[in-house]
Amino acid sequence: MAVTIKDVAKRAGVSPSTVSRVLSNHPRISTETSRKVKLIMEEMGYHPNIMAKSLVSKTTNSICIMLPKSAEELFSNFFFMELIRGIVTQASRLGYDVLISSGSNEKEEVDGVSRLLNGRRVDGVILLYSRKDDPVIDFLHDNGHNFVLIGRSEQYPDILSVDNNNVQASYDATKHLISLGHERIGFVSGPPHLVVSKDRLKGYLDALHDAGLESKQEWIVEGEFLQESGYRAMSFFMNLPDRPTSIVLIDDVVAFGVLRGLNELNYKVPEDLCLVSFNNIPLTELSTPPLSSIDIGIYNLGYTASQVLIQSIQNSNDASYQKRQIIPHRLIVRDSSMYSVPKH
Amino acid sequence: MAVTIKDVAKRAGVSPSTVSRVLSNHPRISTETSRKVKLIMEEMGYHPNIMAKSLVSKTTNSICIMLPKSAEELFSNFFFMELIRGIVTQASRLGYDVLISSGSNEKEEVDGVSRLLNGRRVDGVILLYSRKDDPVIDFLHDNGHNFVLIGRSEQYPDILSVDNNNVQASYDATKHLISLGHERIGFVSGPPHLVVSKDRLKGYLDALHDAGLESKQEWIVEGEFLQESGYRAMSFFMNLPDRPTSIVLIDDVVAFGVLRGLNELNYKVPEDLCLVSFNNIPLTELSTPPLSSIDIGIYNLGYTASQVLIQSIQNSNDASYQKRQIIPHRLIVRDSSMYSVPKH
DNA sequence: GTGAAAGCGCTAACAC
DNA sequence: GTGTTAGCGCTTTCAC
Repeated sequence: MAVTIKDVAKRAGVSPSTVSRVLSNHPRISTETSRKVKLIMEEMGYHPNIMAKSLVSKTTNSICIMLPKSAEELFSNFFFMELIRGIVTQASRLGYDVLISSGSNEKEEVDGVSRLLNGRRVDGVILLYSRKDDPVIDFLHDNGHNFVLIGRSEQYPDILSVDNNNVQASYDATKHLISLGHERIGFVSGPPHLVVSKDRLKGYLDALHDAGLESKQEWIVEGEFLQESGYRAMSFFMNLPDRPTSIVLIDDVVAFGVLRGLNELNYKVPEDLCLVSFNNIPLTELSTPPLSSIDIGIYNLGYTASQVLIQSIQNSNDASYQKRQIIPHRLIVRDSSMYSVPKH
Repeated sequence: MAVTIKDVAKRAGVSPSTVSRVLSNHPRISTETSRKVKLIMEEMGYHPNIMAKSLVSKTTNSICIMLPKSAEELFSNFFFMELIRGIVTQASRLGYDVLISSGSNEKEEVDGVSRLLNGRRVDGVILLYSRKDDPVIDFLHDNGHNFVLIGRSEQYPDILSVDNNNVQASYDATKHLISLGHERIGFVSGPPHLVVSKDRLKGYLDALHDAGLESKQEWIVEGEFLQESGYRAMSFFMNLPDRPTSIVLIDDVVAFGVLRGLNELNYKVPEDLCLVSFNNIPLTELSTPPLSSIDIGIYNLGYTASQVLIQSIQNSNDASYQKRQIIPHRLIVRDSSMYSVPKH
């Protein structure tokens, strides 16, 4: 049997409540008692029972992350691990534990989150992605739970969220290619039900429009966050009679797929095709050629999400803070886009 | 206020204990009562309070993962994310939640694990790495906690662990190069305090020895699990008067660093240098040339660790199961090692 | 098959 | 500044 607050109290010759007060650094406790009690705790190897504390305080000091049903199909592992690192780091700094949950379909996700939240095991949830018509968001929103979305919800513009300005980021990427003289620019998007895909598509189109450039439907391809998508998009583009001279890609991994395909067909990057992608994972500098990419501050996204969620948990009443946090992005130009189109 | 077991009991006209029995599918409960109570639970939106249950049952149905202090410095993110995916998948299947913890130094790690375990918040721990003289292992071992190590402990050979046969895996990789006619084979190791580094070094040396080949001290380089280490090792090797014609590398990411360096110096892989590394991350097939690598079944390591830990939690008494599980490895040969040394 | 009662380890009024 | 008391929501003997 573990040593409890009562055991400590008895040994110290004080009441359990005094011990409890020492534990929580209650102001009205004598330095003397506090010192003595702390000593005895140390001596007896006392450890507060977190569950018991939670039960009475009605707060768990933990938050939960929902992993998407099939992480490997949606995003690169790198993305999620970075996010998690950011979340966990900031959470521990604020004294919160992080629980990881996942479900193999949307129903399981809702059930899991419901069990954890309604069962009072966690105080809030971080959603790592934003998709259209997400029943998990509906559930969280309708039941007044604390949660923050990494990304953007179209349905609930007013919920707590941490996001990049993806429209602007994609605009920047496209603008970069335009400034190099490119006039035929393609776009490889992600799954259409993800908000991030839509935002980046919009930025791309806006940039073309503002520059007075043509946007052809056939220059836009949808796919997954997978190499295969890039590979397929590449072979589609390269067979076009009027093929693009450069592409903006939703994700580095997709760009790697394009790179591989181009390599097999003996095309040269950037001479035959310029590439700019998103996420700036470490391997972008290692590929041949190194890949231009938009750094979206993944760690920072996670870190901030953690921060915002815990803040909202701690003052559920006032909502003085920013509902929507934007993490800055930054275009990192590397060899894959260092080629100006010759004037004609 | 959330609806409790009492509320349900009152509404159903039964006692709280009956409701509790329905919840845990007690055998001696009438089908009729059970049906009725379940209906009312549904109606009232009842959710069992996990904390309260834990408090009395003295079991939390959750396990904890310790993230190494600086994941980014030690291993690739990919490795950890795969591990976590495996762990979380199997844990949820068995009805366990997974908590992620981390510390910025060994003391914080011990404190964190101690708080969680002694505070009765988790039932067991998975350690994601094995280093020499790890105080976390000491703590876990000395206090009789449930834990499993992914890797191997030199100090405690008898603890629960899930590992590859790293000696054999490294032997296989080296043998592969030998069979291609290589006689000067280098080895780029990881941090020397990690057991995995030692095991793989041993396999490499054994293979050389069994083949009657020379092993030179200068052909062995230690580093981190970072590209930079590979880069540095490469420039060291290539400046040797009697330089190796092939290298075994502790990790794919390190191999990428070598690849970049060779590229910059206009060396060709595999003609000038053959490479075989470990982990077989998805990008190994995308690099130029694609990288030969040992697939160590990362997901499987995590999955099995989860399984073994939960098993040990559930029957703390009997120890009929295997103390040490070995996950099979598999050499994937790609272009980076497809070059036989010309006979002389 | 079901109920009454005690108690898991802790906190928080309310006393003094 | 400290003790007393009640109770958080649940399980689990022990009755009947």
